[in-house]
Parts: sequence; structure tokens; C-alpha cells
Amino acid sequence: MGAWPVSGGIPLNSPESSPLLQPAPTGIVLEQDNPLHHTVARAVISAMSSPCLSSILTNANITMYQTGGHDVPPQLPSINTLQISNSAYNSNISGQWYREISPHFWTADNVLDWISDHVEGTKFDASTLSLAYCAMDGPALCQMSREQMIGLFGTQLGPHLQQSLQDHKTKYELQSLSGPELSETCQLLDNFLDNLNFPLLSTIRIGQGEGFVTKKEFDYRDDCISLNLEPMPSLGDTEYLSDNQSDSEYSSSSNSGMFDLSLGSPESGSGESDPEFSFPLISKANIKTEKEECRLKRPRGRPPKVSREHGSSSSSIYGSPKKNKHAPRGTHLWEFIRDILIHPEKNQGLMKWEDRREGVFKFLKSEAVAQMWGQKKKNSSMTYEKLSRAMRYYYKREILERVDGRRLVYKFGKNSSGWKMEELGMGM
DNA sequence: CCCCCCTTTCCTGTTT
DNA sequence: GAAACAGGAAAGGGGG
Repeated sequence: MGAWPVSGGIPLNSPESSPLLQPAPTGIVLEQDNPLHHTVARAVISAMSSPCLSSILTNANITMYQTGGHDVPPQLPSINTLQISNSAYNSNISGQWYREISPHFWTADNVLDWISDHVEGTKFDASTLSLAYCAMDGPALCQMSREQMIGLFGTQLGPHLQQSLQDHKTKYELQSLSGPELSETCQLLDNFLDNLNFPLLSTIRIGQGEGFVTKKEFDYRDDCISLNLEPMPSLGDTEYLSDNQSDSEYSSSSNSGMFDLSLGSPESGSGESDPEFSFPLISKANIKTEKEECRLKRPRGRPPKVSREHGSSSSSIYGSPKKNKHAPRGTHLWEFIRDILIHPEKNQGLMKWEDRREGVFKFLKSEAVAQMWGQKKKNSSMTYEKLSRAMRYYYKREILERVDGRRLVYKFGKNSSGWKMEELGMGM
């Protein structure tokens, strides 16, 4: 994979006009007993300035995802960072969400997923593909002529993609004529929520509502999830995440002004942000209970997996042929970590380089990264503790090197690749 | 079905 | 004391 450019295809209104910064013109009346509605509604509101559903989903997910108590700074992404968040998020959830979005609003990741689906569907040899499409987002894609498509993707795949693109365009052009954004948004959110197994949107009512969010506490499923909802703050220029965060120990105070979906423990950092997967209703408390029960009867070692609803094969472009016969590129933990690091636009302050040249990096939000890894592997119970165990196995294989005395700091070893500036064409 | 690889899970002990 | 680190042990799961 080459360097992935920031996808620039999602138009966002200026911060001044953002509903995030102003009372929503049409309030949303929420079911009193379901604060998750607030979360979703907020996402809807914040995304109304954008026709891109993924912004909504991103915001909804990020809002719900950022549950990791201390792992999360007390601030929602500002409208300025929303697009970045969107991109970051799509890198993990993209899947087939592009189907729900007009090609004009596809991000580069959406484009990749779209191509990937066609590559898989046609059994096309992806190794023959030019990587030029890596730099293309939806708007750029939509401007390509048939000839350009064929030139880029070849005579086999090119026409196929061209046809598919036309189909997608046509579909959304028709929709844009017939339906207002909101209904599409609601429909797509509904799909999204269906994926979360939460009947949320059906109970959201559009109507008058001022001060619709009030502080409220909420317990979900036997204390599995407790929500603390705070009035929406007016977002200033505060950056959602900054590199100045020196550690992963953020404190998520209840008066932080942030929508706070805190789980049973500040550690849990749950809230599956991938709509492809079901919402993890596993709080630390529940995990603990399970652990305690298990301790009584379980032998050492890995227990059988309880549920695996989905196959684990990724539909992303990562699936392109690769020398490693056991796993396609991008499916290894160290590659996942590397990809977070080398794509800052997808890295919401999760990790940072300590020494870019030497390959020294640090986890800023260790539990969040673990959760993302868990999402990728469809394992909602992933924790940093487990992830770090896997990381330690890399020492022996020299994919990673030890960095003594520094917590949460690792270093790429000689058997890792794809992170060096030279390899990425970032000559310095 | 077996083997290998890459985790994942659990655990105990140690260090920060 | 908590969090992170270290590494042994055993099992899951995918691919060959």
C-alpha cells in the first residue's frame, strides 16, 4: 500500500454554520429513557451540514466509541476535525458502507473498498493493478472518463468499474431528486443502527426541542453500560486530540462537557465503532464477572470462542496477493499498528512517533487502539493487555525491538517494513 | 486431518 | 496500588 492521501471528498460547511456550534434549527425530541438517542441525534445534528452519511456515522460512532473514560479527551471532535475523523474511521469500518453513499462523497477508503469488492467479485488479479487509485477519492473518481478508467484499471476491470460507478451515480442522483437529505440520513442511520442491534432511530422524533439534552444517567442491560449525558458544549477551537497529550491517562470527568458514554469501567473503552459489527455490550464489569466465573473452572489457555458471527476475511484492498501465505497484507497486528502510524489522517491521536527515523512509537490511547484491533479481528473483548502480549511476541521475531524503561513505547525491528520514510517515498 | 503461523487468552511475577 | 511489562502455557483459527 502506498501513502494514502487525506481524502478530500467530503464537503463540510464552515464552522460558523455548523449546527454543532449553534442550536439545531429543528430540535430532536428523544426518548427520555434512551440516552443513546442523544448520542445518535447529536451525530445527526452535527452531520446535517454535510450530505455525507459517513460523517454522521463517524460522528455517531466516534461519539459512542469514545467511551474509554480516561482514554478520551473531554472534547468532541470539532467540525474541523470531523473530516479527519471520518477518514480515520472509514479506514476501519469502511467495509461496504460506500454502497450507502453517493460516489461523489466517497472517501479514498470507500473507493478502495469499492475496487476491492470488484476485484474479489471478478477474481481479478489485484497485483496487476496500478496503485494510482490509492490517491483517489469519490469526486476524483467521478470525474474519470471511461478511457481513463480503462487506462488505470485495464480492459478487464476498467469497464466493469465504470459500469458499477455509473450504477451508483444513477442510484444517488435519483435519490437526490426525490428525497431530502434528512430522510436519507435517517434511512442510513437506521441501517447503521440495525447493525448495532439498537432500535434507536425509530424512536427519534423530529420536532421542536430546545435543550433537549439534559443531564441524565442511564444504565443499559443490567449495568452493562452506564451513560452520563451532559449538555452539549459549544465547541470552540479546541482540537479534538493533540499531540501534546503526553500519556494515555486522560481523565474523563463527568463535567467535561462531553457526551460521555462511559461503560462500567474507564478501562473498557468499548463502544464498537464499526457498524459492520454488533455493538459490544461487554463492560468491564461483565468481563470481570465472566473472568471470575471462569477462574473457577477454566484451565489455562485460550478458551473456545463464544460467538463469531462473521467470517474474518476482510473485504478491503488488503486482500491483494502477498507473499505471506497465511495472511494477506494488513491483517497482522504489527501492520495494523504501522498503518495507524503512517497515516496520520487516520490516526486520531491514538499513537504517535517518538522517533520517526528509528521507528520508535508510542501508544497514546492504548485501549482505543486495542479496541480498534479488536474490531478488525471481530473481537470485542480485545484489550491492550492482550494486544501487548502479541506485541511482545514480535520481539523474538525482530519485528519489534524492546524499548526499555518506557511505557507504551515500542520500536519497529529489522523484520518490519513499510514504515520507513524511504519506503514511503517521503524522502528526507 | 495434520501442521504451521499468528495470534488470543490467561496467568504469575516484576517493574515503573 | 495501579498500570504496564515480561513471558510461559495452551488453545483458536485460517491456510497449506
